[in-house]
Amino acid sequence: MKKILIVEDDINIHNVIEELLKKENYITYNAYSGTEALLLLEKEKYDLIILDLMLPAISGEEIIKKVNDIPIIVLSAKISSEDKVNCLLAGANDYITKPFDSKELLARIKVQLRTKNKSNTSTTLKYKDLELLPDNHTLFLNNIKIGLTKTEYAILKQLILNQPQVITKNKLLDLISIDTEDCDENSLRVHISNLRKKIRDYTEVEYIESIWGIGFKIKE
Amino acid sequence: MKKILIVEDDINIHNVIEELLKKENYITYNAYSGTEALLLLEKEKYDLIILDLMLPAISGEEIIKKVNDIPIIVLSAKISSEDKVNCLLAGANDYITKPFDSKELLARIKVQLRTKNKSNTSTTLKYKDLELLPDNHTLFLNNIKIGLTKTEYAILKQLILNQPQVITKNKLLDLISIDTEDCDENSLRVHISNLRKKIRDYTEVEYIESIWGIGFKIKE
DNA sequence: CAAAATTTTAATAATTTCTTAACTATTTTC
DNA sequence: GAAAATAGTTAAGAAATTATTAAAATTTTG
Repeated sequence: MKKILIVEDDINIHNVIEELLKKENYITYNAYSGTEALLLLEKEKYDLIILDLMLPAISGEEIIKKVNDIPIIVLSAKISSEDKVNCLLAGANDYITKPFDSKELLARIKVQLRTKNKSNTSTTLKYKDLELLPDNHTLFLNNIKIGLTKTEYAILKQLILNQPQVITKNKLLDLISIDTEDCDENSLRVHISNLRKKIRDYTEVEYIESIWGIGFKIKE
Repeated sequence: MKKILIVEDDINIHNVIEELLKKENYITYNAYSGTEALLLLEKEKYDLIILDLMLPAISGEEIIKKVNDIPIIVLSAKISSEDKVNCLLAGANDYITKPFDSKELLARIKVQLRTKNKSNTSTTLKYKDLELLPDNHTLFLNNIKIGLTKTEYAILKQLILNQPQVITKNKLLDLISIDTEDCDENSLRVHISNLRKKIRDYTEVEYIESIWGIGFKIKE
């Protein structure tokens, strides 16, 4: 049973999509604005997001930047190549223009659920001796349990997800902003310091590396 | 460096795609029929397939069914919803209709390569044994990792980008001024000296050549 | 609602990088 | 070949970035 979040302010289009998905036995969740979408994203884990771009308050583009681990299909009236390219490069997985064909939408949804199956967020994240459990915000280090706070968990998760790449501080702040509203660069440094200290209590190995002037990454 | 197999019988379209991909530093492989594609698929492992549907002998649809573990972008003149749905459900990851927009194709290629293996959204710069990774400001010299500072990275990047041309000191200062505000000629000399020393620690080869009275270039 | 846990703020310390400047080396010009 | 101009090296301290710490503010929990 796959959970799909529909983010669309036009109530008619929203209902059409919702019905379509329910017929296919997907579990649907409904957001009618960008802000509502962000709230729902905090609460639950979804397998896919169907996202309109022109939303009240927070735009779809901003949501794309904040989501990292859930496939996104943009469904927009904006038909320009520029809009498509921007969204796809920002992190969207597919872009469908309105008016859309129901069968094509369903097929493209299946593609996303099929290909993204392997790297699902509900499963535990692993890297070397680190094992991150999504449910209760705990980190296992060589089977030693380390309790993390919500923010610490969010940071470590993004670092592991993006491994071996470096994440810039701004990007990282973007990605964790779903969980933590007003965390700035200074605050981020404190969280990372605390995270390192917690890990340091159990091992000599340094897992988080600072890249001077850029951001952070998981040490190889 | 990603390997992309282009399967397209129309020689003009084929060439357009090939050029486009080569400009983006992808390694391209060319098949002009379905049977040729199958032969190439046996020989080598590709990161992505760009597939036309209407091919002589074996159709694109049949190829989709035979490929399992390589992402496929269908590029077809067939615009019907039915064709799209069939291909996507059969295993294709994306479907673009002709005539296509170059930038959109490139963006959708990046999406496929990104989801497959989360790395390499930005391209690495290469020259001879030098390999410059944009993300973490590191230089690889024969696979030996050399950490560069932001300014050193900026300088080397410009030198490699403009290779084999000579860059005047003023031009170089201009080009790196985004990253370094108040770097003058003297300071530049120091940076280049430090850069040379870092490289000298690992190899006898001199990579940066001074052109007396003018500026610098990468040695051929 | 009070205690506990978490997050942010802010001040200080530590580290890295950059520039300055003095000195040395090389090339060009006369 | 000497003087002048340009280039290279080095070290010190200035500037910028990152790390740590503790206390205040906020949120969560019982």
